[in-house]
Amino acid sequence: MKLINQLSKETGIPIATIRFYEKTGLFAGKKKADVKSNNYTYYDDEVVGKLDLIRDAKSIGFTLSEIKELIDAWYSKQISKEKKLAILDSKLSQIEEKIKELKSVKKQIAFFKSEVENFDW
Amino acid sequence: MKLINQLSKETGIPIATIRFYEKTGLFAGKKKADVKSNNYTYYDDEVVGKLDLIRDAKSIGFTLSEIKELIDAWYSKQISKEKKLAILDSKLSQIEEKIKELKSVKKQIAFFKSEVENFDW
DNA sequence: TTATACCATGAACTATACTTCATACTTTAT
DNA sequence: ATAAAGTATGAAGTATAGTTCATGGTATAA
Repeated sequence: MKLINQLSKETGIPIATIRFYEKTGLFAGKKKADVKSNNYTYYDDEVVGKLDLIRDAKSIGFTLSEIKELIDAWYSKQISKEKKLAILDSKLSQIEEKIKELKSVKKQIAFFKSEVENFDW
Repeated sequence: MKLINQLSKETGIPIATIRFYEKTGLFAGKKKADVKSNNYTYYDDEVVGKLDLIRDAKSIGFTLSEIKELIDAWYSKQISKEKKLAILDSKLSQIEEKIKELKSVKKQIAFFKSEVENFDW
């Protein structure tokens, strides 16, 4: 169980961003009931996993709201197996679609490139 | 040479968005000097091509500023061949990188899925 | 014990990418 | 001729995803 500073260092995500994500509902730290002198929040390794997932999913263009679905599909105990699988399948389709679009734009840029190389004098 | 309404219909991009893109400097329509009674802007087919490129590039997560570079690399007459090729190569690398990230997240989600399928009872 | 570092909270601020609104003028169809 | 549709411009508003700031309390090391 780590404090926010250590969590930030482990994940490379700024403290303010972690706080923002937590407020957004992507995960939750815990208050230690036995600690009376302060109000500090503690985070376990599951939160590290969630932050890693957030970083990866963001890098491929998922919104925080889409990432929240993904996190719920993987970590939530309130969601049925069927629902989880449906969410995961939908995310996989989104990724397939993105890969297709990327390949298509890649082709277009490669075409631009060959045109610039061959006909731009 | 078409007016903004027709351009919007041809590309499927809302008029307000086209205006926003034009203001952002992604392309420019032309005023007809011989038309004295109004101030209407006219757009040619090159603008249609640019709007198509904007739509495609946006869909794969390029920012408008990145898309502007791309448009310049393809359409600008002010930019040297070498510079254009460098920009296009850099965009191709970005796309390769995105494809890799997508495949990596895809694997991760497939793992989640198999775990949910097999161990979630 | 006191300076430095760390934590919490709320509010304001920023950037990107639009969208909506208000106003006013122009064109077109009836 | 006049109502409906189209165009231009500027300003304000919205959504997402943060970042920065102010304030105040807590922990720790010299």
